[in-house]
Amino acid sequence: MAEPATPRGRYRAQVRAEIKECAWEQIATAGASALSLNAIARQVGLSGPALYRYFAGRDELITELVKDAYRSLGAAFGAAGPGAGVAELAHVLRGWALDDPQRYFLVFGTPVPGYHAPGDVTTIASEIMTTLLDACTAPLPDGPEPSHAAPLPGGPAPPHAAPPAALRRALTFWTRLHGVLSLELAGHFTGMDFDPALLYAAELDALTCADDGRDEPLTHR
Amino acid sequence: MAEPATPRGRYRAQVRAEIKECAWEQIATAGASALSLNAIARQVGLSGPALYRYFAGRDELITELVKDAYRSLGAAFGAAGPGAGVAELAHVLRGWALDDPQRYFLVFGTPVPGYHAPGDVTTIASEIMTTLLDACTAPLPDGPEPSHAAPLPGGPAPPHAAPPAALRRALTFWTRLHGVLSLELAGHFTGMDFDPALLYAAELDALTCADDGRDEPLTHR
DNA sequence: TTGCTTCAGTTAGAAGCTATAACTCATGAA
DNA sequence: TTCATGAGTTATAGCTTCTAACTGAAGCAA
Repeated sequence: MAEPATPRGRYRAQVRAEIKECAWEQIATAGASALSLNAIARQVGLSGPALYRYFAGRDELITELVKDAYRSLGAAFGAAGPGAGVAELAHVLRGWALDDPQRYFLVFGTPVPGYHAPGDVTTIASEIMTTLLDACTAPLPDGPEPSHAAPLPGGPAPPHAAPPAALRRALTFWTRLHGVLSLELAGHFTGMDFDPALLYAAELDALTCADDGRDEPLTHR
Repeated sequence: MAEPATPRGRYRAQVRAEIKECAWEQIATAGASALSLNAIARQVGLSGPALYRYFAGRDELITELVKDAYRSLGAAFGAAGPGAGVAELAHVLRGWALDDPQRYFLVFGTPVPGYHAPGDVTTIASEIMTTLLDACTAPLPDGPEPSHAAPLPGGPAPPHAAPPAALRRALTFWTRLHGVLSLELAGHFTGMDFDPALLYAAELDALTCADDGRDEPLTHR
């Protein structure tokens, strides 16, 4: 990042982008754990250790991909408009996840035990959280404020400056939709014949309507 | 499995168990993706290719570990008693997950794209689903049946012979608790100071009470 | 234009991994 | 006692990440 505008800088940036492109292809087909620097180098036309001119190693490449994935999700959220509601965000999230399941898992899936995300990615992640919090801070279109706006007793002051009620809403938004999405993308619903999209929509309804929505039959929508 | 009662059979079974023991240690510390057959062999006192006398390869070993993990969860559910309610099961699930997060991820985490679970594990998995369905079929202790008992329109007949309402309940039980658990275990809540256990308990409340429970402040319980 | 520095890319190689092949030798059964 | 089975070995192929040392070209300055 921050390549200078010199010819060499432009070249570097382009090759870096090309490498990441190939990496994404590999991840989409075989998952992040099967990502091979040698295979990427072969495909780009470089020979092995040349990749280390562009990335310090496999970890740095993956970190860069994680950051790109976060940025991609942030951009998708941003494209929904600054005043997007939770329903829009939920729709965007599902589309983003289904568009490249392995990218979703790269961000929200099983973490590598030793790996600690650098400050960069937590920054980007908190930006996404901010978008979500904004949507959750906006009052619901219908009726009075739902009662799940109670503050979180876990700490004296939440890290984000959002109302505790919005944080609570954002949290359940995140966990419930991730619960459906991750199990769906992992294939845990195959065999049980129902449409995960309906379950997702039902959970979204439960999130947005004052009454839970769990009582609604899945035939809705 | 199905080792004969001969001396050699007993020895084989014991070495197999010892290998799996070491594998679990490795997984607990470094995750399943970092599992190394050579390292296991070294630790067991065998030298490299000797492991292939006991497991056809890395994949078969991991498959066996996945089956063991499923069996472990099934046993934990079973130990809660045949008439255990969803609250008990939720408590057992959380304890099982926190006891060995990597084991949880091995079962419910990011799948290997090429890998397809053999019939064995789906059988064991459906047994667990049956336990959960039993708990969800039992009527709620308080008040009338919640309205989320509506059937799933996704298919003509559900694969399990359970009432569609119970299946619906079991599904949201699974997705909501997995949503909290997986994000917690993956460390996505670190930094935001609140107690994931409270969020888990709140989601469980929402699952068991007729009113959603989302309106309850997290200070409960 | 000449010269020099920087850097992209190369080959060679170390250390690790999964997995196979071929061999030795002890165990267990006839 | 004979003999087949099989547990464990070393050697090896082929893959991986990553380091070291070298080559040669691109870009900059005098």
